[in-house]
This record gives sequence, C-alpha cells and structure tokens, in this order.
Amino acid sequence: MNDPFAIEDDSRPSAPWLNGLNPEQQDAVTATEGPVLVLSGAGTGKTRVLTARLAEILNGGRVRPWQCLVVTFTNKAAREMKERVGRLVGPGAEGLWLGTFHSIGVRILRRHAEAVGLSSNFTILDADDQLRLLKQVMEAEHLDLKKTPPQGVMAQIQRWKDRGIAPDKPEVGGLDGKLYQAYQARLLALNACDFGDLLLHTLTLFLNDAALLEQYQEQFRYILVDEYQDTNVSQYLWLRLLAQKHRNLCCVGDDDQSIYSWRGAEVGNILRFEKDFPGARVIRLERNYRSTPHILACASHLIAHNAGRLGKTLRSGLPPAGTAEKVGVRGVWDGESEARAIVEEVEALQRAGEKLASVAILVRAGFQTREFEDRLISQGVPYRILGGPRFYERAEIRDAMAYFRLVVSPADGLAFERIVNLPKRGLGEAALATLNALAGRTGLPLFEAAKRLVTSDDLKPKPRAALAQFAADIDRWRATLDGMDHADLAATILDESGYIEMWKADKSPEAPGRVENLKELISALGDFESLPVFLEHVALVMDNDEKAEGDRLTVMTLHGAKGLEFDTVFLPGWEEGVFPHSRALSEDGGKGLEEERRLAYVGITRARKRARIFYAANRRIYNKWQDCLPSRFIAELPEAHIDHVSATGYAQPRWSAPRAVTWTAPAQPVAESDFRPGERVFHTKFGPGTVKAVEGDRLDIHFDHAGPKKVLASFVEKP
DNA sequence: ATCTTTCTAGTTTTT
DNA sequence: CTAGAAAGAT
Repeated sequence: MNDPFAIEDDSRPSAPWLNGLNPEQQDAVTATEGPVLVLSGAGTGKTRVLTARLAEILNGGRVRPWQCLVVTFTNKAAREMKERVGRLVGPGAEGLWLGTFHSIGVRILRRHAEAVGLSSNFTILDADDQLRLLKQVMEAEHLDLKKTPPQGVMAQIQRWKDRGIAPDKPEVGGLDGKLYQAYQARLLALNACDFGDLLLHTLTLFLNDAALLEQYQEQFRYILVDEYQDTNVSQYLWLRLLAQKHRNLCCVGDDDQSIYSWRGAEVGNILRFEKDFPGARVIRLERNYRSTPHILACASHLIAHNAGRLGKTLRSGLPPAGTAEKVGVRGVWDGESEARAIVEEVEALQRAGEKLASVAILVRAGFQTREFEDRLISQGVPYRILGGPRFYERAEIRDAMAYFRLVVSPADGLAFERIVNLPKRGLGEAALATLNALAGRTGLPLFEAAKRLVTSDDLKPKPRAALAQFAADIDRWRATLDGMDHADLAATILDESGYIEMWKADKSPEAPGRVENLKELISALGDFESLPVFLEHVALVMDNDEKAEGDRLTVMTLHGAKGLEFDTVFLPGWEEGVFPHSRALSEDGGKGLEEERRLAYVGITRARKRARIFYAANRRIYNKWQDCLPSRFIAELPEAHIDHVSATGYAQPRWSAPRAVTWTAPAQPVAESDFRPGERVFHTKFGPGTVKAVEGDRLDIHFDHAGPKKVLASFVEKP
C-alpha cells in the first residue's frame, strides 16, 4: 500500500514507521495523547496505522511495552499484529500486552480468580460444553427441553453476558433469569468459565476492587483497540474502566463494516465514542488503496442507503488506471447456471494468467457453497472451502481433548461425562444416574465419585468392572504426565482407551478422515511444551492454522471474508430472501436490513480489480423451486459503474478481459412492455399460463399447472 | 444398552 | 430434502 501522494515528514527523520503514510494516516499515528477514534474505511491501511502508532508510542521511550495494551478480536489479527510490531520495533516490543479481549481477560482473571469465586486453574468451556451444562441445569429443574429450547435460554444468557449484566443484577428476571443464575452457580461449582465470563468476571473484579482497578488503570497508559465496531457492551465497559485514568485510548474501526450485531456487537459503541470521551479526536481514513474507482463507487453508493452512519466517503488513493472494469451484474436462470457461469469465468481468468489464489467466491450462507463445490470438482478447478466445522470443534477432536482434560484435571466433570462411555463400555443411563446421585450427595467430582462407587455393590458387576477399568486407566495415564513426552502420552491414551480403534473399526465414509484428524491432533501437540499448555491454547484459539498450500480458489461466507482482499471477487445469490436474508428482513426496525447492506459493502470492498455480482431467477430451497427477485441491493448500485447483463437484455454485454467468456441468456430476450394482462405465455419451468398483472418487469402469471406465480418477464416467452 | 424410527427445523459464528 | 436429535423397540 504505497501512497504516491504521501507527504514525507522531514521533521521526523528518525521515525521510519511514518514513511509512506498519507497525512491522515500520519495524524492517526502521531496523535498518541488523549482519546482518538480512527474511522478507517475498507482498504485504507488500518493495520498499518495501528502498527505504526504502536511503534511511535514505544519508540518515543516514554513507556515500557507492558504499559501498552493492544486488543484485537481474532487470534489471527493478534498474531499478525505481533509479527508486524516485532518487525517494526524489534525487541523493544517485548512484554507488550497484545491479544484478543478474551485472552487478555483470561490473563487478568487467572491472577485474581479467587476474588470471583474461582481458582486460578479454572477451565474454559466451549459452546458445546456450555449447552450440555445448561441442559443439565434445566433437567434438574424438571423443564421440558422441547417446550423451552436450551439454545434459546443460552442465547438470552449470552445476551446478558454480552451486555455486562451479571446474574445478580435486577435486569435478570423470569425463567431465563433463574436459569442464568443456576447455570452460573454450576459453572462456579465446576471451577469453569464460558467465553462471556472471561470478560464479565474481569468486569466484576474491577468493579468490586477499586484498588485493583486502579493498579491496572495505572499500568495501561496506552490502549489500542482494533475492529472497534465489533465490541459488545461488556467489552466497551471493560475498555472504559481501564482507560479512565490516562485516557489514551485509541479505537480503530469502521461502522460500515459492523456485521456481528447478532453476536452482541454494538455499533452504538462506535457511534457514541465522542460523547463518552469528550474532547476525543476523530480521524477519518478515506483513501482506499485497494479497489478500482468503479468498485469504490459501487460500495459507497450502496452503503449510502444506510441511515445512522458516521459518514465516510471512500476515495481512490491509487494512481488512475484507464483499463478498470465496471462491476459486473449478471442475471442467470438458476443456481446451477450461476455456478456454471462463475466457474467458467474463473477458468477464463486462469487462462488469462490470473492466480486462483487471487480469486474468491463469497456467499451469504454456508449452504450456497455446495453448488460451487460440485461444479469446481467436475471442472477440476482447485479450491478450498473455508468456514466448515473448525478443527477443534470436530467431535473426534473434542472427544480426544476430553480424555486429555480428564487426565490433566480429574475434577473436569463435563470431560468425564463426554467420554466415560466412549468407546462403548456398557455404561448407560442407569449406571450414570447412580453415579450422578452419589456425586450429588457427596459433592465429589464425578471422577472421584466413580472411584468410590466401584468399591460398593451399587452397580451391577459388568458396569462396575468397566467403570473401575476406566478410572484406573485415567489414573495410570496421569501418573505418567511428568515423566512421559506429552505427545507420546496423548497417543498412548487414544490407543489404550480404544478410542482410535473405535474409529478405525467404523465403516462409515467419514471415519478414515476422523482417524487422520486424530493423528494431526497428536502431531499438533508436539508444538506445545505440555498438555496443560496445549489445552489452554485450544480453549482460546479454536482455529487451526490454515495451511494455504497451492494455488487454489477460495469459497467462503461474506462474514469470513472480512479483513481479506482478492483481485477478483464473485458475489453470487443476490436475490431477495437470500441476500438480504429473509430472516434478517423480518428483524425489527430495518436494523437487520442495514446489517445485510453492510455485509454487501464488505463483500464488494474485498475486490481489488474485479467484482461480479450474480442473481438467479429461480432457486431450489429445501428441494422446492422458488422464483426469486433480484436483490434490492442491485438497484442501489450506481448505473454508471456497473455493467448489467441479464436475460432481459437491456444492458449491453461489455465483457472486458479475459475475453474467452461468453454470456448465454437463458431465455429469449423480450421487452417488458410486450406483455398485457390476459395474454397467453409460456415459461420454460412452469409451462403455459395467463398473464394476470404486469408490474415493471415482474409478471403475475396464473400457470395452467403450477398455479399463480410472480416471475420475471425475461423468463417468459410468447407461445 | 443399543439400535431404529420419528420428528423437526433449516443465517451469519472473530472468542 | 436431509441431518441431527429425541423417543420407542428389542
């Protein structure tokens, strides 16, 4: 991202991190004192500014690295930042507090766990464990899990936690509130935290202990926050507390790229920054160094339809290039022809010498990847699909991890329950009920209770022997924790427990893959110093470093694409109901629609050179054919910057390089005015019918066999 | 205790 | 339609 228009600041020759920055960027880097909000549009060099700012602060020699706190949202962002800061500042960055909100939260919480009723070796539960725990709580309350779905209750609990509301607050009420309290009590009893707790507990800690808060406030003289538009209330409160003393808080974000409100993110945090931090400076980064002017114009025009923005206008910071293509908008017949058309274009790009790694297909929802995968396979185009179940979320990995967890911490009841009968040991409901009763009566962890239970005659001989064997195995493995190499131990556990054998014997098609994953898990373990260190890492960093090997096309969701960029981006499925998604449309007050529009904005701005939008006239959803209307977002694009070719033929195909692509209109182009109510027509899918009403290019047709439907005029022919 | 049938829901998912 | 979960059958 070199800026040809950058003004070199000669007065600071000793600040190489300012080299090549434009004036706004320099401003954002050097305004180190006081609250600063950096509104950073897509492709405006945000990460660079953040790193340079850090270099500015650290190299000024005013502070030690451990007095700086840098918070990111993803582990990936934290990793990248660490790397870049290391390169820019070198050993001067040693000791910096840099990490995700959650990892920083854990770090603080482990030091002061007792103050919130935990001990410092607490376990961190993932979504799966959380839900199982809540189910147990609800079953204990004799609730009908069908009438009150645990997922719904969990969502409410999560919402409270996201908003920084502890279970004892007055806002917490109703059945959900009661369950929240019970769930939280269970977590404490298990010495466990869920993700929300990592922030909520830290918040409680600070609020209950003014001296401790003061200590951290004093320590963090400079605070930097990335992706500020994605913070939830709890994170916001956390930041506000910590920044109160020195007020050197710099938040970087883009309200137009806030796409996680359904996960608790509050755009409001960014919108009200100036009110919360009086005297805050707001710096706008609007020079985009990524996309062509056509792409920028489309993105800006589209996002301008949202109300309640802070307002930014992206301008190109790139030297003008006369050859830029307009943003392509293509109407196709159905999902299959959409996949065919896109893959054809991909192949043409490939022939023209483009790298597949610089091309992406960005879909709204996961199910859309399927038709592309089919087509890419049949055409032999190398691809990777991102966003499936993540490595550490796979059942076999979680099972194996449960074994490790139980060996490391015998009190981990959730791990115990998960694997006690896996592989099958003949320990069913009856045996577990007996065990649970004992654990409940004595207050012992399940594993301890199991050891006691097998000394009695409360179980039948068979399950009793099985349970005794299981407990003995776990204890035996634990005994070797210190002496044995941890990767070897892990392999031994999976072998001797019969777990890996279970999958090897499994005849289902996915079983071999699971065995492979388990082997990968063992080898990944080698990179860590011990089993406990590995478990902590996995709990916080759920992703497995994607090895982006070979030249492959990427297929992923729009959400997954945030922060990435590609030369060419294909955006399929721009139809009402798909994108914007119907469920987002039914949300209150247009909020959902605006977020969908931001998602569209994110999608378009991923493209450097080429963006292609597709919409289909028909789509099969749950095996039912539905006719679709083009997304309203298409109408919101500026005509001068798009090149719209649809079956209606009202736009000229201006297919710029690569040339090899031919556009085939699925039906005979017919001018829309040609149809009159009462006229007989023929539709390739629905057969013959009679026009009932004409609405622009949409026709209400009563089909002889298929009944009444709304279809586009372009897909209808005169008989 | 485990296998089999029946039912239901079905966006996005940084930690 | 179809995957996953829960209830019923053996």
